[in-house]
Amino acid sequence: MAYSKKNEFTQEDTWLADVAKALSHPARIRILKILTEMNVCMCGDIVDLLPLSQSTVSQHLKELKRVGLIHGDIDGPKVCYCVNNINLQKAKQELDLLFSQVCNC
Amino acid sequence: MAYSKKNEFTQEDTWLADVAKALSHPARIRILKILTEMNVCMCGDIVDLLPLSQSTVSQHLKELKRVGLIHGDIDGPKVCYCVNNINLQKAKQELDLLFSQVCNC
DNA sequence: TTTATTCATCGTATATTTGCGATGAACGAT
DNA sequence: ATCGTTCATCGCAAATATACGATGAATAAA
Repeated sequence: MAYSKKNEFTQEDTWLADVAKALSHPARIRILKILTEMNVCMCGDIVDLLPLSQSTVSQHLKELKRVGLIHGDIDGPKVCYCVNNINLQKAKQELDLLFSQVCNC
Repeated sequence: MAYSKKNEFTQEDTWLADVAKALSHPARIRILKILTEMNVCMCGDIVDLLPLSQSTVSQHLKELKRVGLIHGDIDGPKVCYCVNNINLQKAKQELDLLFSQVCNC
C-alpha cells in the first residue's frame, strides 16, 4: 500500500467513513443494541452475551468510544458503559444527509 | 485471530455491519456521491476525480458492488456504473431502524 | 487485422483489524 | 494488608484491507 490516502479526502467524507467503520463489525452493532436494552452495562455483562473474550470485547468498546458513539464512566473497579445519544444523533443525521445526496428515492 | 467470528451473530447484524463496511472508506463515500452527481459514469471518470490509481478505484467499485449499493452495466469496452436505488433505500431503512433501536433521542 | 480504449484481475507490499491469553492497574471488601 | 473483581493494555498470530503496476480480455474504430 505504501501509504494510506484516507486523508486526501474531505473531512466530511472521512468522518462519515470513520463512523461507518465503527459500525462495520457485527459485534459492535450488537454491543450498541445491548447498551440500549440494558440501562447500565459493564464490560463483563457484554462479554457474557457475546462469543468473544474479554480482551476482544474491550477492544470493540474502545473502537466505539474512539468515534464517540458510546462512553464509559468509571465506577470503582467497574466501568459503566452507555450509548452517547448526542453523537448517535449526529451520526444518524449525517448518514441521512448522505443517503439524501446519494439515493434518488 | 485464528478464525473470524463474524458469522456467530444474527444475519441482520451481519448484514448491517457489511453495509457499514462498504461505507467505511472515504473513497467509497466519494464514489457514491460522484455516481449520483453524474448521471452516467465510467470507471475512468472516477479515476480522474480521485487521488487513486485505476486498479485501486476498480477495487473500491467492486466492494460497493459486492453489497449491492451500485451496479455496473457493460457497454462495449466501457462499464456504466450507477447507484442502486433499491438497495440504497434498503440500507437507509435498516440503518434508520438501528438508530431508532439504539438512540434514545 | 491492427490499434487504442476501457476495465478487471493478478501479484506484491504494507497497514490495519480481529482475536486471544497473560499481565497488571485500580478499586472495594475483608 | 490481602484478596477478589473488573477492565485496559501488551504481545503475538492470523486474516483483511489498501494501494500500485503489470498484464490481459473485450470491444470499437481505423
